[in-house]
Amino acid sequence: MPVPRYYQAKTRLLDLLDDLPGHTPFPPERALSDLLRVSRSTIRKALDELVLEGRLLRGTGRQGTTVAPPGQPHRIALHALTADQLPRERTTTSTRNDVTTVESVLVHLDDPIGVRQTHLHALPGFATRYDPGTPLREFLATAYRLRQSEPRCTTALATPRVASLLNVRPATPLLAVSWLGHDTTGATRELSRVVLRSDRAHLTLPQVRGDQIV
Amino acid sequence: MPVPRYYQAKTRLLDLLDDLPGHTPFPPERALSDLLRVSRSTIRKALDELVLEGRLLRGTGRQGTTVAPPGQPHRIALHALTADQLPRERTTTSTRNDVTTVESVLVHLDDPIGVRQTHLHALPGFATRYDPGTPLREFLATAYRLRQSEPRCTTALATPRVASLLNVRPATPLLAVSWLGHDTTGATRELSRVVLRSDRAHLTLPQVRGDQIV
DNA sequence: CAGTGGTCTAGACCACTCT
DNA sequence: GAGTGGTCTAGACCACTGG
Repeated sequence: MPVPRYYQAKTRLLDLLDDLPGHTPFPPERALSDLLRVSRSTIRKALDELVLEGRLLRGTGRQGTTVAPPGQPHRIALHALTADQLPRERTTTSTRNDVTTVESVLVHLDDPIGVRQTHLHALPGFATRYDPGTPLREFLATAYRLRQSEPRCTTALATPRVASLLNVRPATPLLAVSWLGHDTTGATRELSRVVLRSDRAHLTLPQVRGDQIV
Repeated sequence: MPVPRYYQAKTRLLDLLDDLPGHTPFPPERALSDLLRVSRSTIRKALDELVLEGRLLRGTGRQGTTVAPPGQPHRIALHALTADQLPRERTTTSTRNDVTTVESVLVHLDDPIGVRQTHLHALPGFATRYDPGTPLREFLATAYRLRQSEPRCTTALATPRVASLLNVRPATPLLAVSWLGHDTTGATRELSRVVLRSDRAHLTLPQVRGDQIV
């Protein structure tokens, strides 16, 4: 089997897709199965990839599958992300074993676009001193003198918890940015990670040559 | 069905996994299917996610599934990526309709870790003037005065072509960095994109406050 | 050759949503 | 209630790899 059937099916579905405007209802899986003469499982494997690529949206029940509108993803500056300068909601704080976790849902135009989870270790009085309405990064820098390490960027799969917060399916690939915070002695006090829905948010990066921004 | 069986299976497989050192052979799918009392399809869905998360490696034939060694991914500075200062091989150049495409495979320790594709439009004499052994970015800056726009970072799924170059399966999620190049009149002349295997390479990002690197 | 992962099928049941 | 996507099963065939 040189080229798998699900990939042939994906190619044919892409042809259908290209002619359709956003929000158009897409044929049900069972209809596509009959149309392309392959089993529903095979059709689903093709549809799965198209959904991951942001070409299709799947709803539950009678909502069915629809063509995703081409909408441009929101551009987020790295600095806004790490400095916690984005609108957010549902910020929750919990403490266990001397580790405090702060979790926020980042929003854009009322849509959840990302989740930030910050783990803090041995910061006396944090829970009482921190006002969840203010930027966390600034508070950590001024109140505890935390210095931020070089952020790192990679991909991650949505955990069930993150998936429910972002309205995506578990194991959806996300863009991940993480960094550490060190106190004045150099000890690590902060571990932060932001995951972003890459279909809704891209990261814009400062370009640097030597030690200058160009 | 509150929590799917494949996810329960995944959790149990993670328990098995955590005790095993790298390169250990993992039980075959059919054995796991018997062990956990679920069908092989369900086991495969769980294994698929573990492979995507970089915890397992799958080989063909008798090679079977093995535990992925924890090996730290290579850290790549954004500047090294955009300035084309990484080891690469198999650089190919092709021209069609006034658009020249330069494709390189980025390597680290003899492993392919990424692919860069640069599309150039209307740059007279490029094919004859460019030496594929030298950094492309520098050449474009000096020979054609191209200025680079802010790079953008997102995720992408491996196309069949990229998948074969990087030894991953099609539709594997990858880290993508793209940027444009403009000439002195402001016209767009360059469109570049690098995709990275995020299991082998992370991106380290300069942290900027205002216009200073901190 | 035996066993592995990769693909594919036909069928089933469920939770959900719209009418 | 009808139809949708989400999950799950049991079985099958294939290409590939190692002993």
